[in-house]
Amino acid sequence: MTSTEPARPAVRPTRQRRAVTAALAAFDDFRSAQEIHDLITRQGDSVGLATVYRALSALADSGEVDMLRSEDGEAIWRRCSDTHHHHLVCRSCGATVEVEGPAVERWTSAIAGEHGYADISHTLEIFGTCPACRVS
Amino acid sequence: MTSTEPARPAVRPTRQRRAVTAALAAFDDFRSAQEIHDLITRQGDSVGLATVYRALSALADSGEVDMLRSEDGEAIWRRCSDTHHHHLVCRSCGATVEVEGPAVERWTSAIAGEHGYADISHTLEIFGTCPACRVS
DNA sequence: CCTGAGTTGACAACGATTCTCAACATCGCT
DNA sequence: AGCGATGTTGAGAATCGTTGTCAACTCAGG
Repeated sequence: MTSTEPARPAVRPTRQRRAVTAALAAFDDFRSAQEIHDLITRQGDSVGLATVYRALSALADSGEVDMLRSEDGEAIWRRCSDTHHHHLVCRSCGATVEVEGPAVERWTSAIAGEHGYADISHTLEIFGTCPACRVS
Repeated sequence: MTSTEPARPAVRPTRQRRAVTAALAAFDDFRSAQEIHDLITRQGDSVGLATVYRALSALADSGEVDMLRSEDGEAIWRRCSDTHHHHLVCRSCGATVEVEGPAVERWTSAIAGEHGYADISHTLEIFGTCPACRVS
């Protein structure tokens, strides 16, 4: 503890990063980087796709957004609350419900510990058809 | 019911498909299509990469292999027992433990039902560092 | 041996993501 | 405000996993 400095991340609040954050705020469900980029473009802003990826990764690292993989492996993103949780995603319309599962958390670390695995992370996503899409 | 024929899938047990099955049998953990293809090649057999993908997809459809996504979105495959289960995968060496979680199954369908979602599927994978890799 | 349907392989095509690198924007300081 | 150091950006090329294309091929069985 040589000082109280939080290692100065030197992350700058640029126009681009703000645009990405704003776009995320406009969505309630998980979106691909491309969709987010499209929204930004449609709103008149101009931000490079690569920059969108960079911003999203940074936000994911800092825990401000969730990134998960759709069933076909594409990365999809969504702003999130800061607590750990999982998602119930509608396969057809993308509607998302955030769910918490203390039981699952406990179960995964128990299982992992049982087998001597350390430094655990886990993914748990539920896909289904939501009531609205069900009536078709 | 015009007959008892099971819709004759007409899937032929070719040399290539046998090679893929054999390669899968040689692994205990999840491997990418490319690794599987490499193994086949190294064993002297010659099978096109596209064919490996086709065979793996077919096997996955028929439930003979598990396909899941590694943390970076790549598809990885492994032969599997026929019961539904999840995996505890070592991030560094790929060692896999198959785990069952009746509690989790129950939890996911409960959650889904609670929100009116139907036709549920879920993914739950645990990543960590196994004891062997831990000692480094 | 002939024929038809499933299969294959080489390679092009694709799509998501990352890399490259020169031009640019900010920050901290004076 | 002016400066220099350093993080950031954009356009496009480059990667890389995966899928599509299509002519050649392989079986099964008549």
